[in-house]
Amino acid sequence: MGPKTSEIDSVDEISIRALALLEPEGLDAEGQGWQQRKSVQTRIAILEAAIDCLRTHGYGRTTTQLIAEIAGISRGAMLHHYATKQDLIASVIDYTVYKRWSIFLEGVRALKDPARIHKMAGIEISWASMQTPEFAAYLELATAARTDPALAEIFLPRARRLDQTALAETIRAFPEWAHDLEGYALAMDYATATLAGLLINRDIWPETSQRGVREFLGKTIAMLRRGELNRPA
Amino acid sequence: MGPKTSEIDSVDEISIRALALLEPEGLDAEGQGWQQRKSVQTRIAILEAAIDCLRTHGYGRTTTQLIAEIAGISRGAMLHHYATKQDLIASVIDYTVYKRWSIFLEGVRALKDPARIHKMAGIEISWASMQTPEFAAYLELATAARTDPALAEIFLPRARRLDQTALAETIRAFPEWAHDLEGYALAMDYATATLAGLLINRDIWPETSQRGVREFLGKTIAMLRRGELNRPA
DNA sequence: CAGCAAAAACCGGCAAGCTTGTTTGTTATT
DNA sequence: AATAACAAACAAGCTTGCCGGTTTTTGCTG
Repeated sequence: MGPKTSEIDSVDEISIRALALLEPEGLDAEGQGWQQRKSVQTRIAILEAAIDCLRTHGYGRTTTQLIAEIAGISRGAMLHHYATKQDLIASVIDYTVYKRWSIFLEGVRALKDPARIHKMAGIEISWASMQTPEFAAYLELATAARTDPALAEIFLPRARRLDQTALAETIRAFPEWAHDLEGYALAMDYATATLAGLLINRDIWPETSQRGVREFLGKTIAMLRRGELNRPA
Repeated sequence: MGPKTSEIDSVDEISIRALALLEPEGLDAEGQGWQQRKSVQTRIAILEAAIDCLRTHGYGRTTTQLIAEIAGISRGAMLHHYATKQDLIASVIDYTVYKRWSIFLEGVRALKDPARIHKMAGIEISWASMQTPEFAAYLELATAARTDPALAEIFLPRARRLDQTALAETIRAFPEWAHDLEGYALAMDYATATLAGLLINRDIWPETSQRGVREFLGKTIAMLRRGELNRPA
């Protein structure tokens, strides 16, 4: 707890700095007047409503009308803050990614123990950060972007940039991976892919199967970190 | 090639029998009159058009108008064969699952060599069967079903049943897994989840990362088959 | 075998509902 | 007074399901 320059504290600082790079714009005007604060508050309410709408109704059925209703304001008022649907979605992307990694780094920070490099702590935290409404909304956008050119145009550039930034920053919270950036990227992509696939089949596969996959993934990542699977078969 | 009751030939027969259990109904009326055959032909054209529409435009933008246009018939004619959109989608589900496992088992059959149990043959075949337009359409429906109650109502029961049937039948094509049904289910779910997650991030992650995940998955499955990862860590 | 009615396949048009973006107007803040 | 936040109404476009009408195939009958 002391202000020593121990490794634990530096991980804290690094986490915060990593988040700063992902922080969305237009939502941090807290030092302004009353109107500004009200505006930010309304805008966040709209984003939360959009997230809720995306994860429950999907991108195709997410209408501006519904978002406004959930947010508790009129549709006209919403279109004052976000002139077009694309503007709103763009903000939703930045917002969800920020919250996703915010939760992830928060979980990492909570592990004030070098033992976090053992077991499947990373997987559990990653899994936790992927079970949030924010990630559900992000996943919805990611899947919709694959078939919607208009959405892909605003989603893909952001997703690629944010993904790269998150990878480069979050590794700083795992000193044990520092010597193996490539391995960290592989582990992250691997875990993300498997968990995303698990999320898609959540309603199809029995719960026991899902847990089995998750536990096995944890073992796999642990072996990968120990380098036992890097050598050619 | 001889009609001996060798293991290879029995695998062939088993594959064919497994497919028979998944075969969709209403498309095998080939012994009937000219009208019946024409009807089946048109119906298949509609299903193929729907698949093409689903994988390129997504479920949300798949309209009956567009399907009819791609199929080359009028919208009224299509609604004659499939009275409602739900009827059509229900047939698309059965059809895509059948073709998916058809391709999978075809690939397994092509491996007339016990060496298929080594390396990552299973993963490559599974990966190949997941890169078809049919699976893209199925994945589109699976993701859409998570947020569309009307679609979920007709998709989930079919998906669960077909998934269970496919698992129980395809294992018969892998005698080396016969002693470990649970392990086979885990391997199948694990590979499917990871590859599905990979498919979702196809446009976001660089190609090299995707190949890395795929190769690593192959090693993982191979180890799982050898039982090296089954023991508690 | 010729003819005819029933059935199936197919086509185009219509109303109802929904969504998006714009426009006009009202209230509150600076 | 000027600007920002908010609200309501409107036009244009699209999608679905339904309906009437046309052509082709089938089967029955004299």
